[in-house]
Amino acid sequence: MSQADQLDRPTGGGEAVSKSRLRAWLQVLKLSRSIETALRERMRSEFGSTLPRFDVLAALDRAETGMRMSDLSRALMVSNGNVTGIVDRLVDDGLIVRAPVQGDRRAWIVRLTNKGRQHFATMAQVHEQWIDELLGGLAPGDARTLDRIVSAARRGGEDQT
Amino acid sequence: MSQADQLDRPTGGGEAVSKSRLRAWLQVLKLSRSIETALRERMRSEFGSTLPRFDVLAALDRAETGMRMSDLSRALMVSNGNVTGIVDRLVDDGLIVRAPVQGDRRAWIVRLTNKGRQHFATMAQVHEQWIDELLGGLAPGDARTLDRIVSAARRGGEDQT
DNA sequence: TGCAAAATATTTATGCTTGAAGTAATTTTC
DNA sequence: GAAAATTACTTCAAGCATAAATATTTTGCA
Repeated sequence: MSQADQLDRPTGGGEAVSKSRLRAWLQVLKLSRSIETALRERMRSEFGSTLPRFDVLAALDRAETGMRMSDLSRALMVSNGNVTGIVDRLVDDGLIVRAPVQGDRRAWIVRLTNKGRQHFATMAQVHEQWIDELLGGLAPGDARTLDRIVSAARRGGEDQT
Repeated sequence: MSQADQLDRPTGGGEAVSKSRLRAWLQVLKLSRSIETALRERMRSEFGSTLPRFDVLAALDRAETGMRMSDLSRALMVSNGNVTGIVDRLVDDGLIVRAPVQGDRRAWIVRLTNKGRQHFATMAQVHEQWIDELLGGLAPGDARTLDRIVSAARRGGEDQT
């Protein structure tokens, strides 16, 4: 993992702040990459599924009445075309359905089937255990601190969500 | 963004620790996704390049004598096949070269060309500014705290790097 | 009403990514 | 010194991801 490790070069001594931000970012990137890798492997071996599929199911599980494609795209922070492909496959597997929207023939509402809801419930439970295990090195107090700092950093950036 | 947002459901009151870890993880995931999205867009519009290409160049910039393909794969935490493709394209663009390894005809050493080194230097400088800007909401002290906590969490997990 | 502008969804092209399988070279084992 | 195991890299298929282009529908407004 890298994405610019010009960290070990001696600096003049002025812009220490940008260096410490860069350093923090690289750590965050490494952590999220290693956790995502571990989750992906487990999703595949335990459920024959993927993270993007799980993300779509998770979003729909919270939306009682379903979501539009564009809502999904926004919620998951991925492109429209991407959602189309993932939804296509989930529909093929009978985990979700597309339904037309009353009064707007461009849009589609996507929602879980019973099968999809059950499938997600099983995965979600195990998923939380995996996170707990993968972040075992994170003391309870540190977890809250991390949550607080990262939330603040996100609000400070330019693109909210 | 989601990946299991079963956070807002009332819990019995027992496993608060796993909930706080899950919450922290979801924040970390959202942050890294939004920053990567912003960086990707800027890499494309400013340099006509991509993050994976930048990552490879960054790793090679630090390795005076070049790196093997498998070293790159480990350093970037991506699969072997992935590295092959990215390196192929960078070679096509004249930014890096492949050279045989003395005494091991299976392996290849990859290193920057002069063109590649110059190109990376330009990008790295701007990249650091982007990070500084995207993490502008992160106070200097928080950046160090974040670095420390995330580093500890990574060492606690199962896959080191 | 009628038509331009905006919104929504899909399609297309390209590149990233993985996991598995394949090829070739090297090292280990006996 | 030959068979077996390991290591290094590539190739392949499938899925993920984006940006740009297209098609369609709805909305705004003159």
